[in-house]
Amino acid sequence: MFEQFRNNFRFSDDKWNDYSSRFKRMVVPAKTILLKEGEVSKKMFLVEKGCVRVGFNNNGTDLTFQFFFENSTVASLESFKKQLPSQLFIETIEPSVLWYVNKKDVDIIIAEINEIPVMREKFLDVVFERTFDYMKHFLSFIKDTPSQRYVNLVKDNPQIIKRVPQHYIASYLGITTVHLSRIKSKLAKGKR
Amino acid sequence: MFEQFRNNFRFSDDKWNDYSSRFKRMVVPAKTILLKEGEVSKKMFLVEKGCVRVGFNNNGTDLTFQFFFENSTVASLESFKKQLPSQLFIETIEPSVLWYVNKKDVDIIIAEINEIPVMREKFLDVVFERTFDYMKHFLSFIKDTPSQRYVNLVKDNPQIIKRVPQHYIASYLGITTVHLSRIKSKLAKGKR
DNA sequence: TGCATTTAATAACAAATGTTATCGTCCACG
DNA sequence: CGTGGACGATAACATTTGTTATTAAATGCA
Repeated sequence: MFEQFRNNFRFSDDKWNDYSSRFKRMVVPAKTILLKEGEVSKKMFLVEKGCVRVGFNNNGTDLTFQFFFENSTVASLESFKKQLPSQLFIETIEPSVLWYVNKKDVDIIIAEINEIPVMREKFLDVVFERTFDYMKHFLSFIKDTPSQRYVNLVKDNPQIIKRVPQHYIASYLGITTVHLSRIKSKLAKGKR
Repeated sequence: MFEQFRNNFRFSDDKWNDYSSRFKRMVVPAKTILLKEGEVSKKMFLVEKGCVRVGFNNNGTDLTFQFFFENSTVASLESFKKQLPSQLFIETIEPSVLWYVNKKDVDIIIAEINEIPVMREKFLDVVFERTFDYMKHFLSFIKDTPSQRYVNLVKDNPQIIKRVPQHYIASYLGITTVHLSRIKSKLAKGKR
């Protein structure tokens, strides 16, 4: 499971054993709530198998912010870092196998990583990379039409199209399910 | 000018003199291009006085991504960090007084800062804070209507409303100038 | 297997937003 | 100062997107 981390960071065996022992495995069905809106995030998750959705409730309507699949880490970032109530909820979409670490363990690991310049650099890169992702995702909202965003999604993130129910995708694209359905049928016509 | 940085990071006098000497002051008129689209970003800017706009060209139309005012640092972040061609351009909107630092000097300063745990922590906080800002800004696009976004902008960022030409604000909100104008007049009616 | 529930497509209509064009105002700059 | 260009408001019309309702298909589960 953690191979990529291990390879990426090249820990000593001791450190590796210490760190990996802090992760706990959990097997959960679909629609399991991992974090409620308003709750303070105490855990970070790692997806071994399955699919996780991050979203929020906007006076009654359920909106999706992000999806996560195998080998990604999930948390309500701001809540986790600052220990404030989360604006977002986290739930599984598919039956999933997850690993979680507690906030205090993450803090310990990060503190140690940060003492080693090369690893600190890698960690910073990860943080920046996520920032860049948000920027790009945001940019697509001011420059692309919903239809273009959908086409991009099909191209860049086919996982989402294949595995996520369409009504979640719709709010992720900032549109209604009806409109997404229209977009799809219009695209299908174009291809014929 | 750098008071907030100095207070924030509490450098020794020596360090302070070293760091601040790496910043160069420049006085420029409005509509000065600080970074062209496609160019690799070599400088980070600090706004002493004036207003800076970050945007990009979307097949012919000029779109705005962000605005920066006094006491903020501006760069095409991804280009600056990775030394890749920038997707974004940077230009002044008002006649401005800016300070700039070269990439290599920033790298030196950051490397030194990172050796000191407390400062490293502060630096990370800054990076995360910007990430959170992008997240929030993005969220407003999936949960709010253009009209609500405008109202929020008036409330949270009156600077932008007061100092930035309206057609820049429109693309920043993801709408056309005509639509923004309509929103304003509708809001004005509501108040009467 | 069968049934309840979830999910997706579609139609008809309403509202929001974009497009193009025109006009008046303002103000930066020669 | 005077004036050309930038800026903003508005109208008329086109297009996109949302809303509500209905139906069919797919799916999970007892």
